Amino acid sequence: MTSLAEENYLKEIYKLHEKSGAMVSTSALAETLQINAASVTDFIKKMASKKLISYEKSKGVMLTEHGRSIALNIIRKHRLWEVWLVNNLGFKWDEVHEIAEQLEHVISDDLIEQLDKHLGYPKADPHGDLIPDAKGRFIKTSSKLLIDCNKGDKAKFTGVAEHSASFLQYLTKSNIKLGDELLVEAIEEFDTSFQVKINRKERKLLSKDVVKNLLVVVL
Amino acid sequence: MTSLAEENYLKEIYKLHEKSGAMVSTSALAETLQINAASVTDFIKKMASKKLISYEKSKGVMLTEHGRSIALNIIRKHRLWEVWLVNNLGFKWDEVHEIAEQLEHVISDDLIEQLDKHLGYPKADPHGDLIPDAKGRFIKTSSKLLIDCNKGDKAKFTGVAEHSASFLQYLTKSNIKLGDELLVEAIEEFDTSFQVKINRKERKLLSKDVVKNLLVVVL
DNA sequence: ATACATATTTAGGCTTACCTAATTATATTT
DNA sequence: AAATATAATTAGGTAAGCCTAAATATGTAT
Repeated sequence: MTSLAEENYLKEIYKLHEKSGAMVSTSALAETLQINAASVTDFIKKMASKKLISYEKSKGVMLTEHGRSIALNIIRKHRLWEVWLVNNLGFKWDEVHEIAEQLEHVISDDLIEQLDKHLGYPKADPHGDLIPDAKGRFIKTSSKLLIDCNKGDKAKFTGVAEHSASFLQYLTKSNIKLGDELLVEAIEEFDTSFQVKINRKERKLLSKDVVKNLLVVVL
Repeated sequence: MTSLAEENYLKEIYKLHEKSGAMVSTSALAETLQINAASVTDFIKKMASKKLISYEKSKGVMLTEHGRSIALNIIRKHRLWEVWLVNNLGFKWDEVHEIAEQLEHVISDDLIEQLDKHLGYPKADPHGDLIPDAKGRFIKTSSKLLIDCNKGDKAKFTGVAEHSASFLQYLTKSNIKLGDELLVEAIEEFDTSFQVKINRKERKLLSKDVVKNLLVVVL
């Protein structure tokens, strides 16, 4: 029904829209998909004619309800597989993305339901990204970036806003894990670096590039 | 490196060769792959030029060592995924084939090694088909068809020679499972039906179509 | 050996999903 | 407002993997 290419376009359109809140441009899509912009224009016209997206020439694309529901299903599968890879197969959180990129396209509703059950109906993947249910619904949370916290705030680390292996490996190396309690002891105005106390024990200095990519829930 | 289509051709060539012991014909391949014979001719020429198979015009194809090793790797993955689907996700042995057909093409040596470990290095899949190791080696066994056994033989049911869902469901319904002990009490010459005693308890009549598809190891 | 049937190959075409180069829109600077 | 830069589209083309119809082998029966 939906081709591999279409699934990937839908997923990336969804993610780009989440980030910007706006229509998704041809060039942005071309960049993340690593596909020539001319090819993208071509392809989105076909997707629009299939009502997977709405397309305004030279302005960009948005998902239709139908396209959005397919996108969320792919994202659901991707994140469930990531949970399995980390929790059951022993992979590290920086090792699972590419494998999940393949597994997410396996088609079987039964399989996904059984996998979800097998994993204990997880609400988030190993990076803290929320897992939509079979109908595309997310649980609500109130997370924000650590960089938007104030001195004195106590917060729980719940997710990352940057998924590169190098960032994930930096966190691992620094012994910062999902669920950790972060107390903002000081903020250096000059470079926006944060001094935080982790789990009431270790004190660490985190650069702006780090704190702008940590999602937390203020306690 | 190897495309999805190539992987499927290699796998089916391997399986057809296992059955017949001879070169694999264009039409046999076309039949199992559900692809037009003309397309098959076309494709096998390309595969031959890539040294995946050897091709004798109008006579058929055989796997090269390279092609064989890829085929065995796909079969290994297929069977490991089937074990996982049955043992860990709760699927029935007649439900896993199509899902495994998709999963077998996921590419990650790490994933397969971890999966193998996670499953406890199984030697056979849920249908009793042997799982080759990462180098394409099988353990040796001495199984034969129940139909080739004699009256009085006691044997262990170790695999099926027919994988259709209807045959598997027939066995399930008849409460005949891998590992069961089968004692051949009588063979009816007229229709080659077998009267067997299962696990020293239940007595059952099995038709020729059944006994010719049960693999056993004589005890 | 000839005729017939079946299997295989050749020739020409199609769709999907990409590409490059050239053109046209849109946005930004002067 | 004009000039320039950037983004998007159009036009034409390619490779993979399939198709149908026609031609040619191969195998079998008379």
